[in-house]
Amino acid sequence: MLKEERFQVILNQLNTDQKVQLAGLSNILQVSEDTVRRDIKELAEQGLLKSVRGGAIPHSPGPHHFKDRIGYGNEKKQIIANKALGFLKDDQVVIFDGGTSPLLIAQSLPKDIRLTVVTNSFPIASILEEHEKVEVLFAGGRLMKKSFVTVGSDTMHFFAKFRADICLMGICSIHPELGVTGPDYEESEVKKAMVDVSKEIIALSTVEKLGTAEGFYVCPTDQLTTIVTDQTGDSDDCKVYRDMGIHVI
Amino acid sequence: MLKEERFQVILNQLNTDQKVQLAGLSNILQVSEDTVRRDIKELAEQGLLKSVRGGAIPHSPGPHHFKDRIGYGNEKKQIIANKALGFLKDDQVVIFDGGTSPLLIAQSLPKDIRLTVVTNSFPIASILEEHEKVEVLFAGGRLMKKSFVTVGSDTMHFFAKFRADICLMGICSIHPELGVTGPDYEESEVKKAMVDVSKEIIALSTVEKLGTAEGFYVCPTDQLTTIVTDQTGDSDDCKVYRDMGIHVI
DNA sequence: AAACAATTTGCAATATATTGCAATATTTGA
DNA sequence: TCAAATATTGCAATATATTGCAAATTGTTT
Repeated sequence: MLKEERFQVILNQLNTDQKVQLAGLSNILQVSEDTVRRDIKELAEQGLLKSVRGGAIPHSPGPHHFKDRIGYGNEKKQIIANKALGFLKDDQVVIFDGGTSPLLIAQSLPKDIRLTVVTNSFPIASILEEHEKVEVLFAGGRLMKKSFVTVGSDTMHFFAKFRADICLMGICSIHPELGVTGPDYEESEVKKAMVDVSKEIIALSTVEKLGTAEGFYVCPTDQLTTIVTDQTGDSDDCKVYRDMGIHVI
Repeated sequence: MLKEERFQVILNQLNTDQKVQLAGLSNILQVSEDTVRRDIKELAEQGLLKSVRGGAIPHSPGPHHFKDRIGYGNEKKQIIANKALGFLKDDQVVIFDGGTSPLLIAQSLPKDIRLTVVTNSFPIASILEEHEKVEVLFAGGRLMKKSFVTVGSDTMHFFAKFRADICLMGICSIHPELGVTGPDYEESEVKKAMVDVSKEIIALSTVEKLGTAEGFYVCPTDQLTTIVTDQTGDSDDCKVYRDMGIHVI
């Protein structure tokens, strides 16, 4: 019997019974429970069901297509994400900005980390579904359909209510004198609100973005605590930021 | 035997059995498994089937993606959704509750309708991505991972800022004297906030839920404007609501 | 805390895929 | 038609995937 046949059987039974159990499937399919478990795991990765202890249940309807949107071409950002992971500890309150870099961090987060995450990004909230111990506080506001983040005064007021340990800010341009800037007015305004309530601000940026500026101001560069780049961070480009007291890694 | 003949045989068997296996085809066609494998590979490149380890399966098999899954218990809710669609007109401000019924409505919405939607449901906001002319205002708050809606005082305050034309409320229990009730405290509290700011309240409910009650109070029954059911609505069960001045359809 | 059930991990046995190659069949072009 | 080029086929060696088992770990219940 083909693996894909088993998949069909599992999904069918799930549709009719609203649940499946390892023991039962093992009998029906005439394979070991281990194999059934692996099948379920694979189906869960495809978002076709939700794996639970002892079996599986139908996947809640929802925005699971966000997971597919993570491009695979971006090793640089994954490098950045891995470095940034080191800053996150249990019991912190962390603000996640929208954008690909914070998304990759969320994706790479250990499944059992205990955090309070405040964000305005649908994809990030969506990915954090599986992290049992992560409490997600989502900022309301007007939904930008292109980037799937909320913006507007409601969003900003929402952030104003918190005091976060860390703010993870996605790709912005960073310039020694011109400060941190972004390409979109509304989103830059929201970023302002984020940095205003965060003790530590970690900017995630590829080296190309260093020394550049865009149209909309977020905050002065020296408000940043750390800049995480995809390089080692000891190059000359970085020295100017280091001299400002910013950690560059 | 010509290669094209083999192709036909393979596709035929695939059509009847929903699967083919290398060993079996090798026997039938009297060629080596290698050849069958190469045939399948070629057919797969033409998109006529999906090659899998040990054989092949039809290209887009059984109930897979989401839209197909409006299947088992949801025909009733789809009926409700279709009826409710009639209430929505261009330029209205509409509150969408969480739950499957409002989700189905959102899914069935004409792509070019012009609405302002206020909601606390991720799946609904997500589905409305494709509707260019629908502005989505998303209520912030604490994210419930089970149902993917936000709850809490932030969520309630968010709704309090609006005056909606219509509130589409998902499955609740409705009882003539005990009022509208829900199974979850937090979500019921949010529903309260929704109904408080809506001119018209449309409850979406299967007839089984009529005359029943659950643990958490939402609002008095006579605050409802309309009850949309999966039946014709002229049965005796409905009379009591009609007498209260509620439209039952 | 003990007892039990489920999961994870590493491993070995087996099944299937891939690749390169040689033998045969088929097509092409003069 | 014939010879050369091309495609197809089967085979063998090697690589990869799948499966079931067992030990170690984690989660749940009593």
